[in-house]
Amino acid sequence: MAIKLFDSFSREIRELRNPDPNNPADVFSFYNCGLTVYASAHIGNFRTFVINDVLRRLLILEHGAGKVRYVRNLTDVDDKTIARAREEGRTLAEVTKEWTDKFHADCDKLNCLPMEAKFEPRATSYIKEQVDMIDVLMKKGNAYRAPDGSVYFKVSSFDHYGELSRVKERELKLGSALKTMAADADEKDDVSDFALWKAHKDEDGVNSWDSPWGRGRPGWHIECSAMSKALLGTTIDLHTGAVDLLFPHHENEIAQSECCNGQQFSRHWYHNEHLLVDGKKMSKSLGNYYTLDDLLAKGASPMAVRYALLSGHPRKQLNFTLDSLHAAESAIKTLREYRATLPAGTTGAHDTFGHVLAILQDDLNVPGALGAVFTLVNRKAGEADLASFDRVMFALGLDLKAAEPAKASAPANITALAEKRWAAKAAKDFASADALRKELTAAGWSMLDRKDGYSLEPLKK
RNA sequence: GGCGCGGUAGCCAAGUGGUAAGGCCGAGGUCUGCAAAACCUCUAUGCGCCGGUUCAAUUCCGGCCCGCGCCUCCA
Repeated sequence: MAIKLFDSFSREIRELRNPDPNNPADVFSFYNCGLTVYASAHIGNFRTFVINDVLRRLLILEHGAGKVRYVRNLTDVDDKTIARAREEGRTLAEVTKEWTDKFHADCDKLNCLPMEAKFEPRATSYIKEQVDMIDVLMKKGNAYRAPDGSVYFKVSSFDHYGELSRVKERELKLGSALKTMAADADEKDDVSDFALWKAHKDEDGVNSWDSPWGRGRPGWHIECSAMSKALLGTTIDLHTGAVDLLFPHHENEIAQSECCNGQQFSRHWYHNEHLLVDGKKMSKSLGNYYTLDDLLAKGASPMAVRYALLSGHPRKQLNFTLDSLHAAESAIKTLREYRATLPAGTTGAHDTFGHVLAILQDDLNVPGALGAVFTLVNRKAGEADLASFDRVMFALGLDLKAAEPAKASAPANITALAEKRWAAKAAKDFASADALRKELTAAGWSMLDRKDGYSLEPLKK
């Protein structure tokens, strides 16, 4: 069956295109706007990437890995990356490499399928392609060079501008309009026009490239248009990102690409909603700004973070709280223990969990799918089979093995106490055993008795 | 002001024109010397408010209130 997904352009749930299984060249092309690599990604970023990862996994299950081409870019040149490099007295490449590596490590921990290097393009590796596109836009009359050497896209030259975000129905709030006008109003013919190429400024330092319009660097939007075209072709099947990219980023991409190529840019658009923390958008001033490391430092497991990020419908704002991590941790534990009860080696003939995938395929209803999983889990193994369960866990990207809590090794003094208690218990000296348990508790350790031995775990706060 | 998303139990969160999935927490119980785990049971006459349509609305329509996001380089 086809995967259905809300389309931001038509504002209805539509089926995604099925690639032709008999034509090796026909792949499902999928572009996901990636991260600007100047600092650690935060969990709001990861909500988007985890959601896209689930979508990617569903497509792979449906069509096979070879039929899905997923591109996610890295923005490695912009005001923020350049500013960071200047502040730290390092090269742009050094800064962006550091944060790219960090991003990859975090994605790994969250069990996102790895990117193929060539499908994770960096803006600075595609300068030529961007210049070429701008060149076409200049020649077609969709762009103009401003006195300072910057090149702007002429919004009035594209009749369909604003159809994605309904920008024509919007009224700019005075404050926003003033802010824009203050920035580069002198250079632009119209406040709506946006930069394709930014003339070199002193702050840019060595981070500029030659172009027919003088030295400078690409504007933000053009990189996605150019890299999408280079790797996926002029018309792609799906373009995704979080809601904040809907306008102006994606609107501008459509304008550039369609004016340049004369073809539809993307058949389908999908935008997930934001993650909120404590009911508000994350911000450092509110103190509700979390990176993955922040949560791991609080004792969360990466899988719990992933689960928590998936616990709301992707098209609804999700309010993330530390409590939701605890809930996720417990839920994953239940899934892990349930999995252990399933007989190994089953064939999947029953496909007990098949309808869960169907729920996921219906507009990526992750919470609905999780509910359906637990409904079955509560019925116990029964007819359930491991292959079917694992397929759903794969789709959700929940690696239950990775979710095993790390066994902290107890220090020698704790081990000694535990040994004494185990001996006391064996001797049926329960008074001593209880006293020793209290000592262990006071020292922050919990002793878990089994028939044949015991284990020690640090007490959770 | 415009555009968009939403308001469902203590918290989180699906869903449906026919009488409310699921997770967490909590309570009771079974079982273990204790503790933990596991297992069983229970937890919204109610789905922001007010009208309307209907045999029937949380679900459709209208109005209102409230929260959040975006409004030109934020995932």
